[in-house]
Amino acid sequence: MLQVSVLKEQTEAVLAGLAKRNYKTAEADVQAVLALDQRRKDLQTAHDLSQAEANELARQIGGLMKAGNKTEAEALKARTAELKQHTKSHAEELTQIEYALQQTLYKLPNVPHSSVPAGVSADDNEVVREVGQKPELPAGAKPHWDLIEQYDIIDFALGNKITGAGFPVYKGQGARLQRALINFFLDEARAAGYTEIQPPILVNEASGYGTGQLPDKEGQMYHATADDLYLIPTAEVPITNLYRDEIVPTDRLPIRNAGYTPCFRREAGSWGAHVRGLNRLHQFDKVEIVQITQPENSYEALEGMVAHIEGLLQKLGLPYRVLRLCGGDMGFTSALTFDLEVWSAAQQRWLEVSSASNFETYQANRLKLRYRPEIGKPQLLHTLNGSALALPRIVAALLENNQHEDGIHLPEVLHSYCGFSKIG
RNA sequence: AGAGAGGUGGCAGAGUGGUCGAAUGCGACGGAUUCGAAAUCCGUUAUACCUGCAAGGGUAUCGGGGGUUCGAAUCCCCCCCUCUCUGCCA
Repeated sequence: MLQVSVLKEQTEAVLAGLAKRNYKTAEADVQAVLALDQRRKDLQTAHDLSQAEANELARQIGGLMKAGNKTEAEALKARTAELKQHTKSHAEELTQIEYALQQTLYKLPNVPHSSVPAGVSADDNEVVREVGQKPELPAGAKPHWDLIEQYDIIDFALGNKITGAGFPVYKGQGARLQRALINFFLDEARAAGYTEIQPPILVNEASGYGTGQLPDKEGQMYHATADDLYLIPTAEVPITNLYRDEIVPTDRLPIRNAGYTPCFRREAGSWGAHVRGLNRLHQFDKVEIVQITQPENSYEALEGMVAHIEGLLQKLGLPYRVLRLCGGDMGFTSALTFDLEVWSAAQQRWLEVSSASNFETYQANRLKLRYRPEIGKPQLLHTLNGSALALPRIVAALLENNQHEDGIHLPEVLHSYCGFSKIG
């Protein structure tokens, strides 16, 4: 969430930024935060004063009791009863105000970076670059949902039977391809300096708040209510929350972690056209890279992450493009996001396979994730993450783009990982 | 899952109602000593919030929440976690 100090000191800049997101009630919300914060301070001062007096009285009473002066002690107790009333009502209002302040802050999305274009939808995203040749497919080329049936490598009907829609079963070469991609992505991440992490895939409520999935996307996560745990929608959640409530020693920065996890998304209300086959699932595999950096290095880090992801796509021989998301299409918590999309030749459309974002201090503020600068108090760090990569759409593009008469020709780099070079 | 023990500052570890944000030790930092270092000695050593130009002052924090009390690390209740034993189990 945004810092009150920033809202206060840079009000105009914040409002201008939120306008790029078409966030309608920015003015009112920011004013509400400032008013609530002022009220909070006044109450805090009043509360501290009466508390200080109460502490002093208690000390005096203690002294009198020790001296055996019961009568005077009783006299002072009368005053403390009165003070208690004040303290209690201050404390109650303070709790209310702090709650209201918190709720208002939760409503405010992150302020976009200056390079974020204005816009309302995905149509307004800026194409930064397009790389690679779109393949010419032979006549009769099939979309991936037909190919997976033809080669019997992914089975939606079986998933339907044992779980439900959106939970495919990978079989034979399909399963081996999944495992190969995960290993390939993890090895590449390690080579690029990321530490491999294998986190839990269920997280508690505090973690959901830490990275911003809660309260914003409550309905998007699967919730195991018996234990009040959430199935992660991305490894970002556990891997970033590793550092919740930490003051990270400077010599350990930047933190660069990578992890493979299955990801679970309810995708409530988002089914419709264009979600056939592997395009949208409730459970999918993803390797995620996460960085935590000092503020001055975060944008350089973001560039590095995008470059890493592009390297993966190039090695896989997939044509892709890089988008700079506009204010209207960006995630709630992000300051700047690059999406990477691969060309799916049979569907004749771009598929998002990665999203790399800098959250600046938005998550760190909730996480209380800080470092100790050379001089002064602990400061918030910047958090970043990116998919490197999400598997299903990569598989869709690999299948469609590489289909031949005699089967699917896999890119060279996967041969040793798969143990075969061709599907079919 | 059942029984028992326990959760205190960066770590170890005292503290069972009164001036305790907390002894002591270790570590870390600054200084003295030294040619330099070790050893020794002196000092400092958390976080958040309020207030103040600052120096400083105040409040809160001893797993989390609530309660008793003039006063709670200490007593009571609920929850979470850790350890030991038993059970179960990949």
